[in-house]
Amino acid sequence: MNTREKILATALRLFNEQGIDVITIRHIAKEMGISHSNIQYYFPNADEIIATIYVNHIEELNELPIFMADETHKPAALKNSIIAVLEHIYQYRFIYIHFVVIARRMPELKKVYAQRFKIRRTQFLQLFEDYRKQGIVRADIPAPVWENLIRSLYIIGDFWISANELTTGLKGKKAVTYYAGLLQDLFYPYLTKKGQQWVA
Amino acid sequence: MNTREKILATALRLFNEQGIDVITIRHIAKEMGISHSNIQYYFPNADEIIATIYVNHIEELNELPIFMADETHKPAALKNSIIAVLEHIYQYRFIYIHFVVIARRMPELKKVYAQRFKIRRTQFLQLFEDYRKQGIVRADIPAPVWENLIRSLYIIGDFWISANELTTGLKGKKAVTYYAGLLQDLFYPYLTKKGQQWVA
DNA sequence: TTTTTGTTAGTACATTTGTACTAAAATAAC
DNA sequence: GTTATTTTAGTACAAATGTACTAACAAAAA
Repeated sequence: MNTREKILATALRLFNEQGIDVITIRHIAKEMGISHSNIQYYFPNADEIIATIYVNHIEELNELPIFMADETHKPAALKNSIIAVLEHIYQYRFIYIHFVVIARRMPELKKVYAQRFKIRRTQFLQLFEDYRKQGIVRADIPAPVWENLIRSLYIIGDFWISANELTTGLKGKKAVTYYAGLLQDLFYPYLTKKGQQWVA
Repeated sequence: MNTREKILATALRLFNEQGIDVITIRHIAKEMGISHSNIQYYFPNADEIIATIYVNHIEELNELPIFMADETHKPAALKNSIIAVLEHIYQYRFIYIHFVVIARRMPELKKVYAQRFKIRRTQFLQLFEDYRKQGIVRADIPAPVWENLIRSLYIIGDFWISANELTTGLKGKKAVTYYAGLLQDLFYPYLTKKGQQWVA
């Protein structure tokens, strides 16, 4: 691991542990045992580090296999798919805690976020459509309710990290499992009887 | 309005507009046209201002009439009840954007939050129970799903402000109306046919 | 080897911020 | 009217931070 990668790794750890509001380039340098000028050589300021980590994270998320609702997939695959995403989010949890502040300081990152949302929205709608055809979810749900469900899923997906710190305070795998269950239960009332057996 | 109240009002406005990470006591003083020492006379530091505003907000929320599901209530009353809460949240939106950072800096505020959650959780469960007795919501929903629904409602209730800034970017009343609709739609798949007619 | 390029450290400086302290001004109490 | 008390302003200072600049050192190229 070269210096640049070490900086990113150390910054990620410190941001996750203490937050971007208290960690400066000098803190990262001290933690690494190098000079702050050395970090400055790779990143002009802390925001550049944050932006780099953010883009890395989004790229990792986009590289995850897309879950499709074809017949070969078992419900366990859906849950594992959710867990995989939440695990990545947990690794980069500082982003989600400081989401708005980061987006305010670097508006260009909002585009990356919006782009991902747009793609994922279509994928979700497709997934629901496939489930409906298979009789797994109800056919009597109006389209706007599906739309709003996606929005709700996204809000919880983006802010379960913050909610966890404010209330339950679960760590690591336990947090991921708990909130994966929360997301899964959001689907429950949409399931048909067949769908309930399918996920059981 | 005395000086203390003016400080709180100005601080609230600046925090909402620009965030607690950029607004200092000196900014507030300059905006008010008074000396920063004068603010210091009432509040030793900015965190004390934030804590005061936070407690005021929670007290206002707790003073709102509790929505009960007795027969006299129309569904419009439920929606108005949601809107009233979201309007208060919007007025104090900086709190929700910096929720985790505030809670980290002032852990004692977490207790105020946790206390409110506990009370509200019981009220929600009671509400669902009443609705079930009236045949408005389904009787075949397992208890843990109701529990998780409350958690989800809370996450959305606490972070719709942040989600809005990241994506939709709605302002004022429009934001409140949109996210009130989002919350309401979360209930949709739980409704019986009777319940659907009731809210229609 | 010499030269060039890339990497790291050290220093310096202006700015901001929290905080303390003193004094002036305004208001209330006597 | 004089004395306290409260309120406001001004100043000062240490600590932290972003940023710029220079020099030393290491590695690669010539």
